[in-house]
Amino acid sequence: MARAGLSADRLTQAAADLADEVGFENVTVSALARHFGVKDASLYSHIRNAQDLRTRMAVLALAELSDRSAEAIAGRSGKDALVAFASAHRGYAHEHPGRYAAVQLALDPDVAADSAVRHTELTRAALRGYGMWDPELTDAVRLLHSTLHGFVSLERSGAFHSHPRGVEASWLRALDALDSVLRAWPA
Amino acid sequence: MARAGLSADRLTQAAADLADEVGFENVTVSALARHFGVKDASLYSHIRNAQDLRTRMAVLALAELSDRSAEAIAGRSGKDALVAFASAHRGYAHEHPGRYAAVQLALDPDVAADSAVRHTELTRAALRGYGMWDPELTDAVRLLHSTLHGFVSLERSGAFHSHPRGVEASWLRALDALDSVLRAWPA
DNA sequence: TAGGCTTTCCTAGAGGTCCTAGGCAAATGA
DNA sequence: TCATTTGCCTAGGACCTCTAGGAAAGCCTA
Repeated sequence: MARAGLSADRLTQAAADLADEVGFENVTVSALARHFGVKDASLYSHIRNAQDLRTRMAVLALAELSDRSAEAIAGRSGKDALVAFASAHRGYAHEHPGRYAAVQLALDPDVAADSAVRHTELTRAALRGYGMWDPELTDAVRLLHSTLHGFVSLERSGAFHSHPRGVEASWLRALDALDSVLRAWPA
Repeated sequence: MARAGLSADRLTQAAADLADEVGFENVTVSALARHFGVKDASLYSHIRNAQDLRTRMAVLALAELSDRSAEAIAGRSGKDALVAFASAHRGYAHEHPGRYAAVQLALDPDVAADSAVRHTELTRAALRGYGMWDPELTDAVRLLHSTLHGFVSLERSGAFHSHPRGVEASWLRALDALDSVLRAWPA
């Protein structure tokens, strides 16, 4: 019997692709095994259990998201950086809904800590042009994360579809609002 | 054999309580049946399937959340109303984490539409004091929802725990920011 | 190149969840 | 009182998770 050449990384990658296709909650060890033409028990040599697989997907997604963010804010500052950073997030969530869901649902503090720290650092970098320092900067980072995450996740859950007002216009308006509030941020 | 006196409403209520205790994702038809000392097949006379149960939980939670919001903004306007509305949301999410998770994850557009409309109307009412009209009001409602939902869900997922800055301070700062941005909202 | 070692994938199986079909008994009401 | 409706049952299939133990593939060394 020829080997399938599995590894934790290949499994994680395939699981993430599967999540983007069929939704994060439909990614099962069985489905992943089927995708590789292998029995589900075989996967347990590479991953500890289903939760481990989900955590690996979250770490992968957070790393990809950070890569995108870093590229987006490179050479930009102020509102340019803010808009680029926010758009990178929203774009990633739209292109990779399953991966984005993984980040939210499956972050195991111990394992995901490093990835999360990098992401936070990038967010602080994105706001550098506004000239803030701790603790105000932390407040601003939290507000930015909240607004971004909230908007994207509500948009994806269909909460904005009930109203005819275009989502894009609301998005731009939200970015304007964030920019003005950050510029006027009391020190 | 004595009957357990089940009904869709009792099941939904119990499922919601269970969700607050053990987490939304751990609420299963089997677990709910065990709670009533009944076989799981028996529940299918009252609910269509597991997804139906989750949707009912979401509708229940959204109704409760709307009740709280309505009470919070009654007799208030401007920043008072904003803070009361936001605090009602955050308080509900903290007291009822399982119910709050249900609202986000399990909203079936057809079934939940009525509850969602009421919730949106209340949000518009909360912002009445800022003197906005459509389409700007819709943008503002979406921004408020995004920020609230994002903050609360990131807070609950532990995303803010990595930093020593108190979450409460960041929350108050976020509300200040929202208020100032709403007061200056371009018409 | 033959033997041993490690890794990879297998079969077998236990236990859990979801859900359907069909049956009997309790509650309801004519 | 008896027929009808309703509520809960047993039985069972399909799928998922995960463990234990076995066999073969690939690698290493003598």
